[in-house]
Amino acid sequence: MPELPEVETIVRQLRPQLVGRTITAVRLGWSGVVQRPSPARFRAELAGRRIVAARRRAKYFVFDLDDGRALVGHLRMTGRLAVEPAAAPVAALRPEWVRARFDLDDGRCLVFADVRKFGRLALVRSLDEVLPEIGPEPLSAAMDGRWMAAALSARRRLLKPLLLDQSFVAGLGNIYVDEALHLSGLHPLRASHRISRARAESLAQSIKSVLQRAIAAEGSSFDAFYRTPEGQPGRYQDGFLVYGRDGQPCRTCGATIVRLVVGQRGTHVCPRCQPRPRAAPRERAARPARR
DNA sequence: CAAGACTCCTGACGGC
DNA sequence: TGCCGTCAGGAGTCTT
Repeated sequence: MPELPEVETIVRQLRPQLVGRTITAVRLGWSGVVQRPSPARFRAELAGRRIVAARRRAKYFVFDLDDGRALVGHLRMTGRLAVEPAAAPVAALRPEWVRARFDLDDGRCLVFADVRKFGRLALVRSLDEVLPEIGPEPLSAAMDGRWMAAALSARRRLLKPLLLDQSFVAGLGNIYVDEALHLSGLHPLRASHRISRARAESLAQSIKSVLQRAIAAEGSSFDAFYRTPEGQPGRYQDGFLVYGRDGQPCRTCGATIVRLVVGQRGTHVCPRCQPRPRAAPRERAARPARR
């Protein structure tokens, strides 16, 4: 669920509420949520720490602490974060889904809830301890058309799975990849190394555009899971061009949006705006001239 | 190196 | 009504 725009929204909303606050106690609803160190050390060593900054890297949220360490976490599919007054819990955060609760020195608490238990929290000295290899931030100046053209041709991968690969570019998930591909008129099954420089540049721009718009709309919500820390749904789902719109007319050309599966992920494309590649590149190479 | 299968969980939904 | 199979925004691991 939460991709870059959702995590960015969450961090932005939490920042003013968390920075400067001291964690007075940690309560774990499910100790499996702690990735490292041990749950006991996690609880003990976070108590008394002051939060000095709140930021995002890829889809991770990072709360920097006054001892140089950081509380890091990933929401995966259904994780949620909210700061709530001790007396008035956020309605949607059902108590049985609360995996960790951080009491703050102002009487409120930071709550981490997660239905499916995929989300994780960690207390680390360096992000390297828990973050795998992660590619450039798509909204950075470094990720421009030139970078994209070079990076795509350096790999031989199907386009969509490559964009979902966090070691390639940071923060993209299933929704925004589908949206960005449509904006650039690229089919998800295209081979990365066969994409023209012009299309690659367009793709870089589409990714930035989609993410910026989604952040401006505070993310996307289409079920009960993603809500901002303030409890509000995002609004970007109203602007989806293809995601979840199979069977409906393309907003660009009117053709019917179709759903297919690419890399085990539901994938949405406009068959007219995003023409399918002629054949799998490897098939062609293996069997030259047919017929 | 690339790609697919499988796994971690729980809840919602459709079909019978 | 109720049971069961299927599927879901992520991502790591293992196999082919």
